[in-house]
Amino acid sequence: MDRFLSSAVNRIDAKGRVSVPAHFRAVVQKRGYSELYALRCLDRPAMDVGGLDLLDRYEQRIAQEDPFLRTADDMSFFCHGDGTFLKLDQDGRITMSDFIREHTGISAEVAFVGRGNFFQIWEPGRLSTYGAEARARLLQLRQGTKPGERPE
Amino acid sequence: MDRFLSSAVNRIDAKGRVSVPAHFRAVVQKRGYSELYALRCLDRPAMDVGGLDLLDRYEQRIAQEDPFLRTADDMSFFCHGDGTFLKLDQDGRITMSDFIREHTGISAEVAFVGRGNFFQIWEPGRLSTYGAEARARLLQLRQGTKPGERPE
DNA sequence: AATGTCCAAATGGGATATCATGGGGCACTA
DNA sequence: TAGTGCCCCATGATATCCCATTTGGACATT
Repeated sequence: MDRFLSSAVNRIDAKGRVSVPAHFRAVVQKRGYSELYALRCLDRPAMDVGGLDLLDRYEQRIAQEDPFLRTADDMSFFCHGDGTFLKLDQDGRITMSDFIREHTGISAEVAFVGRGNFFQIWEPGRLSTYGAEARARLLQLRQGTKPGERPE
Repeated sequence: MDRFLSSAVNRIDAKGRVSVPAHFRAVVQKRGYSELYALRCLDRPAMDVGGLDLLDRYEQRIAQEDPFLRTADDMSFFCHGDGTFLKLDQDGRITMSDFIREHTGISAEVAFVGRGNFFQIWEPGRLSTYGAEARARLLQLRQGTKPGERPE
C-alpha cells in the first residue's frame, strides 16, 4: 500500500524526538521522498506532512496568480513561511521543533493521522476534540440542517 | 533543498550582529549567491533578502508599468535606491544597520521567514500580526470557493 | 485458552557534530 | 581616539549518529 492510512500516537522522548509510525515510513520510502515537507494547517492546530510534491502543488497554484497581487504573496507567505522540512533520522524519528509545538500544542505525545497522499500531526487531545466536532457536523448535515451552515 | 523555507527568530548581539539560520545559508551557497541584497518591502515593515536575481523580479514588475507614468519612476527609485548589500561574515552573521532597523522596527530579535526564492526579515511581533492577517485572508478565499464544502 | 518464543517497532541514552551566540583583538577611518 | 567592520576563537545548546533496552503483537506450542 502506498497511501498514508490509519492513525497512531507515539511518545516524545527527552530530546524532543518521536518515532514516525513504521507504516508511514514505509510509504515515505516507497514514494521516494527524501525529505518531508510539513505545513501548518490554515485553520487547525495540526501540521500536514508530505513529500515535496505537496509543496510543488502549492507553488504551481501560486504561479497561476498575478505575482504582484496580494493573494499570491499571502499564499507564498503561507506555504513557504508556515512550512518547514522534517528530517527522518536513522531510526525513523523526527524532532518536534518549537515551530511545530507552537502551532499544534504538542508537548508530550504526537498523534499521526493518515490522509492518503499525506499525513497529519496532532496533539492527541485536540485531535479527538476536532474529530468529535467533525462527526457532529456530518451528522447535522444528514439530519437536514442547511448544508454549509456551521453548527454551534 | 534549494528553496528558502520555514521561519526562525534569532537574537541580535551587543555588536548588532545576528546569525542567518544555517539552512538559509546553505541555500545561499547552493544558489551561488556571492552577495545578498536586501530591499525594503513597499507595503510592509520587512526586508526582502536574496541574490541579485531578486532585482529581476522587481524590474519585471517595473516593465509592466507605463514608462511615462510616475509609478515606473518611483518603482525604479525604490528598488535601485532603497536597497542595501548584506555581507555574511565568517560565522554566517549579518549586521543589522539602522537602514534596516528603521524600516522594520527591529531592535533585539530578528525573525527570518523563507519565501521560496528569497527570504524576509521581520521584527518578530510585527511578523506574527501580519501572519495572522494573511492567514485570515486566505481562509476567506477558501470559504469563498464553495460554501459548506469540506475544506481541504 | 493459556503460555512461551520471536520479531519488529518504539523508546532511551551516551557520544559527537553542528549551530547560535558572546566576546577579544586588530586594522582602518572619521 | 573612539567607532566600525572584520577575523578568530570559546562556550553552551541543540541536533544527529549509533547502539542498547523495552514494548507489544503475531505465532506456535502445550
